[in-house]
Amino acid sequence: MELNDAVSALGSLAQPARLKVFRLLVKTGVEGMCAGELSRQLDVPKPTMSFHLKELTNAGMISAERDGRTITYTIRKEGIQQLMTFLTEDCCQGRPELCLPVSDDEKQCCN
Amino acid sequence: MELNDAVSALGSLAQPARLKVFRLLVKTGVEGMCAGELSRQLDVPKPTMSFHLKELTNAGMISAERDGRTITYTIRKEGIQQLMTFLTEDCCQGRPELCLPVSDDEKQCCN
DNA sequence: TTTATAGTTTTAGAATTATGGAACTAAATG
DNA sequence: CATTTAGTTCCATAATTCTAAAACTATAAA
Repeated sequence: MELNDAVSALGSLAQPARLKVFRLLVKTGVEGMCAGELSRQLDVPKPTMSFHLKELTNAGMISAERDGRTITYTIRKEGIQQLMTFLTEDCCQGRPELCLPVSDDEKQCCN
Repeated sequence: MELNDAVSALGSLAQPARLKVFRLLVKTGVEGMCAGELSRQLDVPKPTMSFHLKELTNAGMISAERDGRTITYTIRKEGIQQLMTFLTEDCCQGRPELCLPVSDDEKQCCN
């Protein structure tokens, strides 16, 4: 990842409605949520939501899949991972996890 | 950390000059760097740099300390930590380090 | 106490981003 | 085929953010 990609990723998250979308999709995981449902749940008009979803998609933070006439959006895990790596690249000898509070028990991974 | 703080933190990083400042200050660690030096090294006019430094400071990503007539800026580690925690809150059972590539050897911490 | 240096604030214009109605496309249903 | 439903694109306006010259504040040095 290079600077401009990171700026675009950060910018895509730096807006209330979009950050809410992102966090909602983090929660729904692989299930994801369709555009209309996001629009309803976050009380954002459809064209506005569509605009925001496009921003997040272009920035590589979420991805879209059409099924019939609904389009389901899911979080794109590599997106946030790459961003976090970039932000902490030269911190803690390049191992940002050393900066974060880590509990040692039960290290099962959700990937 | 709540949504608006995160939006402000993300917004403060979502700009090329500011992201460069942030990364430069990550590298310089506790030493930090003064406003004029940042202005010179990144080739940004002083008033513009001052504006960007204020944004980053207000967002809690860096902090300022005056010594004589120079003001030295340093990274504020809690800022980026809190942001990363917020972004991955409900991912990986709230333990984002499980999503990141972790090497197990030598876990000395830089805090 | 003048002068130089480091940095900020003010300010006004430029550029970018956000909003949502209206019109559109695509798929499903009668 | 006509209609409904899901979603997007277009477009004009509004709002926010960025830029840097000019003027200002604070400290240090002559």
